[in-house]
Amino acid sequence: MPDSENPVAADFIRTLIRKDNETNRFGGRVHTRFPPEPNGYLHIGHAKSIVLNFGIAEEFDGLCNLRFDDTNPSKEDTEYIESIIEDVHWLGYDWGNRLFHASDYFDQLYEYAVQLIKLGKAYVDDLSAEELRQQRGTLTEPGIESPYRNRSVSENLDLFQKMRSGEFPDGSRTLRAKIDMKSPNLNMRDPVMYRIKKESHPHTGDKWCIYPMYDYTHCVSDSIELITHSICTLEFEDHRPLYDWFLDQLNLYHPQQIEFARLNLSYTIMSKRKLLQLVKERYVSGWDDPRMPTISGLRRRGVTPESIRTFCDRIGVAKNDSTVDIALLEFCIREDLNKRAVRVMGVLNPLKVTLTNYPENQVEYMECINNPEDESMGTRLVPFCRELYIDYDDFREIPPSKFYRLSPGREVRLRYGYFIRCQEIVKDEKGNIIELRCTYDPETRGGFAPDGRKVQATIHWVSAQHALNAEVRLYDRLFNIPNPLGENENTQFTDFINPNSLTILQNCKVEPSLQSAKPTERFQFERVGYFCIDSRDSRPDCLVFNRTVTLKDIWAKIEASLNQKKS
RNA sequence: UGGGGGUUCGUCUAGUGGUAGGACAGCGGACUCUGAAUCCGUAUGCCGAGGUUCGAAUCCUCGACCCCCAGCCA
Repeated sequence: MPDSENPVAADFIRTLIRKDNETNRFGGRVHTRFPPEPNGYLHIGHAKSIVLNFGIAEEFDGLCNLRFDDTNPSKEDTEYIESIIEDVHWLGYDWGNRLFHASDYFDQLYEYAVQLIKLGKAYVDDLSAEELRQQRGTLTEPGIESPYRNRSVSENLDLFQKMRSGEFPDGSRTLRAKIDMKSPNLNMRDPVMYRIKKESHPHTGDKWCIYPMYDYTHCVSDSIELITHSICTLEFEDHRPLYDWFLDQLNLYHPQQIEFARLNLSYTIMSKRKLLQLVKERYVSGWDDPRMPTISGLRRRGVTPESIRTFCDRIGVAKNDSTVDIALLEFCIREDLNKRAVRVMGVLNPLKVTLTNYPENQVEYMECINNPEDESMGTRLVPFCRELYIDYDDFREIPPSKFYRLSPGREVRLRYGYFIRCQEIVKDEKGNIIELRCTYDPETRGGFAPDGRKVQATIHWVSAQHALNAEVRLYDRLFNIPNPLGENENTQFTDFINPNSLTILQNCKVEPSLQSAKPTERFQFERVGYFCIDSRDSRPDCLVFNRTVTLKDIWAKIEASLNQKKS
């Protein structure tokens, strides 16, 4: 489903593919793939790749496979496989019957390895990991050839067969490609193709005790699947000669590999290893903690798949290392939610308001618009009575300049309600404001003044008698600096976790229409932000809302600059 | 002091020899029963130095800076 509103992007990858189609290089075929390793949850950086690969397939009437790069059973898990499938589907993509695993090709890969041995292009090495590392050389010095490099084909065949049948302990031997220990490209210095790991595999069980390395597996898998354009990230650029070498030696079909820059986002991190650390060390509640940049975290936070796709389209694709401002993501989220979220009224920090001239037991039902951006979403009736709650933030005993909201003696409008004027402040013994006593103007029902008089502000409210109690979780950026990784050598990214990334409000009051709200449903709390029902913890008798993102807040800016002037 | 990539507004990104454009962020304004949304306006940029050319972000030369590679990880 390409964004029909947006013109088709003209990034360098699509330009290349168009050229390939013009020259009929792949017979007009376009076949991509998204190849995650199931060793963690998908994050928004993966979303960039997913949207790119599946998006290109759609645009060019091609296909996109989902393939698990599951060559290392020590790190991989079915929990991750399931989450990845769910996340890619949720983003809106489908791979038909083309769900593959690199492990589907283990037999074929083994045969190809035997073939390379027979060709004299691969050998069994008895060096330990440590010895191998020492002999690899450095960036500026060539490596040295292993003493086992020139074993005979028959000995290699025999040894490799014995590796497979489990006759050697883990780590004791490897199968290596015989290329060039002096190559300036370290990937070409006789890279390991197979290692011994007597571990059971999430997909192949106990069938294998040797597992192929990524570099060998990946290029052959792409070739087997007849991928036309293998789109990957920049760090694999100098692996390409190795992929070409394998495919050339085996005389196999060559996909075109194209590398692009991975996504970095300000105020968060994208490394799966570090995200795992946040989970394991309990900085967050799990992979789907709404502060996490994971797809599942964003989903639980209330972000829509459409806004993620729009975001991925807008950031573009190039080869520059780049860090996208998270404000762009937030913009895409607001833009989408503005069109689709039902407006409701919710009071986060309740301040009681009594309308002293309003009849004691009267209840009126005010008609409220569900979404001014979409008339078809209709209206609803919200109860109004003598005692209400408004937000603490909407009242100031001593209003600063440019503060338009309620203050002593001042008149404001209650949205869809009445004009009210603050007459009296009630305080407890400590001096905290606990109640406002106000009068309302019966002539202004619905919020309209027949005499045409204006108020400077309209504020939201809920009826005290009808309000639902709710817990609201205010989420903010996970880190308090744009680049938590790059501060300096003496700091860790965990030093910069935003202590205010989660604020839990227990005593919130929301309008009664929310009683029937279902998990993951999204709302705009007018004047406050976008919220969704938490999919894990919300219950009908105790609603839990997650703040997805705030509304743009001009007043907060003014206030911040006022405070800055003071100090 | 090896190899591979990269450098265009604050941030992403177009532009491939002919007026440097868009988006977000910023700033200013209009409108407003959400200080939202919407609308309008506006500042800011070709890594540097030479060269070729009527004309260079684009071509050439030299330089600077940034990223990736020394896992039996992917």
